[in-house]
Amino acid sequence: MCYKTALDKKAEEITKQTGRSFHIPEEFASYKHNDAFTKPNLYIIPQDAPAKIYPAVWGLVPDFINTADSSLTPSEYVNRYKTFNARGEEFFEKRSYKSSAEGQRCLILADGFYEPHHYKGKSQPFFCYLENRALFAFAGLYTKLDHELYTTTIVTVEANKTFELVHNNKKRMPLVLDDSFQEDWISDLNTNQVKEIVTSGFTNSSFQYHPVTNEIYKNRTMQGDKTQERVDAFDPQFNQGGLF
DNA sequence: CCAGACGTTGTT
DNA sequence: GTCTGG
DNA sequence: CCAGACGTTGTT
DNA sequence: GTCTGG
Repeated sequence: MCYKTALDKKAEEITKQTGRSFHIPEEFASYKHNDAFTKPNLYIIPQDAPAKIYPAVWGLVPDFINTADSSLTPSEYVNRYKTFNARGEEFFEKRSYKSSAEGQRCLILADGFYEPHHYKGKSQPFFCYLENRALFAFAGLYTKLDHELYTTTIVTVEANKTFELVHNNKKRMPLVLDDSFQEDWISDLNTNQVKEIVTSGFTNSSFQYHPVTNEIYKNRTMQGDKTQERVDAFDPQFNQGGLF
């Protein structure tokens, strides 16, 4: 993935911790399980309006698609190209991401995400979160279409030691920014400075994780506590004495 | 040069 | 709009 | 980018 | 080897 995320916090708490209020307070609803294929909103702090938190459709639509002569509508574009994640190593070379990487970066607020763990030909989702379910920020890119309609994508990088155990197939992970890099990410930077954060900006806080129900694979809009509750792991390495 | 693409990783 | 593929 | 071309003119 | 065509 990262194609599933969580932001299970009250608006007041998010405002208190980020120092930002919601641009459309009545629109925000917290969620425990948010699947990219349902094209939900994520909540972002964009570089061009960093004083507030805005809803942004998950699935980045480049500016050049939002024009009269484009052969694709924004919706068709996302369905076809699945721009839910942008590879940090390559986004400056990708037509869909280049201009966003250069000047339309954002923080994407979350307090959890899901990664698939493969064992004996099966996949089981693992819920990943910080100690005390702390709020964090993914590095993101965005575009702004008409009328403050934002679209966004989560930056991914090669998995670290922790996440290559969890996401043992593709060995990727979302770029969770260390607190010390959050404001930098949404400030004016040159290409090398952006690449430096992609390379070394991953959080120093340690992630926790545990297996959760496979029902979230069948039901993409599933909500409720069950989406995050620990279940038995298919892979016995994750069942020994509740180490995880 | 021009036509066509423009993306990443899921999950059965 | 800009890059890639043929 | 790669595959394929890569040339000129008479003459019965 | 280098240019052209697609």
